[in-house]
Amino acid sequence: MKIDDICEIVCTDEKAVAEVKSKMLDENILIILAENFKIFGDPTRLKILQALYHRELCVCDLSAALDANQSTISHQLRLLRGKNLVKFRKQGKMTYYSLADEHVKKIIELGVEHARE
Amino acid sequence: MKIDDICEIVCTDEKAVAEVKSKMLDENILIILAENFKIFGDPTRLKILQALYHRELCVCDLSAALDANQSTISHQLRLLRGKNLVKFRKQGKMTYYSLADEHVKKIIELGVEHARE
DNA sequence: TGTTCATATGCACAGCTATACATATGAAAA
DNA sequence: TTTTCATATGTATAGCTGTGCATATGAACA
Repeated sequence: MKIDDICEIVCTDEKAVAEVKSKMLDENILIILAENFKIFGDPTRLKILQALYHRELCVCDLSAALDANQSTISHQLRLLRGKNLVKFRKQGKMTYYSLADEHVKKIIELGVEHARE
Repeated sequence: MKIDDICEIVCTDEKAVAEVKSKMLDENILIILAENFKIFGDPTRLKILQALYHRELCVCDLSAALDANQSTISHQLRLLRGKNLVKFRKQGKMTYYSLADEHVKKIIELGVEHARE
């Protein structure tokens, strides 16, 4: 049963469509990819990452540096942790956060470079 | 008047905070940066970009290749156009879209590479 | 001019997200 | 043990976003 027979658009270059379809990445990979990009798509998270780019910081220092609510920072740090973009170590009552790896640094650098155009 | 005197957290390493603050990117740049990343943070837009990665396509071909509503595709293409991630040429009734430049390709490649880890 | 058809867009809405308040947790110090 | 304090998290909510329907636009053609 061809859905196309009922209500589909007819201008389609079927060869082109088939070719592109065969080359497209798997749906699941694209969803993961989108989720990753989405994490960078928020100013607060970006500020956190950018602050940690320079040095390790505890939550309250981040809160002060970004002039943001402690709860807000904590919530966003949880998301960043969930995506393995930051790592942390506990020392007494404090928790010190830092960037997970060089990969994260590179993405920030690339983005900044692009935004400056 | 120091807001800090009223309700602020006291654990702050003032030197660290000042140092980071001085190195932080401008607020406006960070917002633009976040907006750019956000565009890549949606599966449909990513699919469109990924499809165009391989070849120029008209709207209805994109619609067929992604198995998505024509309206949805058009709406997302508008956003992509707004961020100069795609370019287009009109030919009769059709509109052919393609990736704006090599930069877009590179970001997709980098993202895919990272998602595959 | 009128019709057809590809694309664009106004609008409504469901689902999501970032934020902040209140509170819990858990470590250190009293 | 009790208090203090940094951090985490449950919850509520305002604002945003992606989608699809209905319709507008505008080009080709009859």
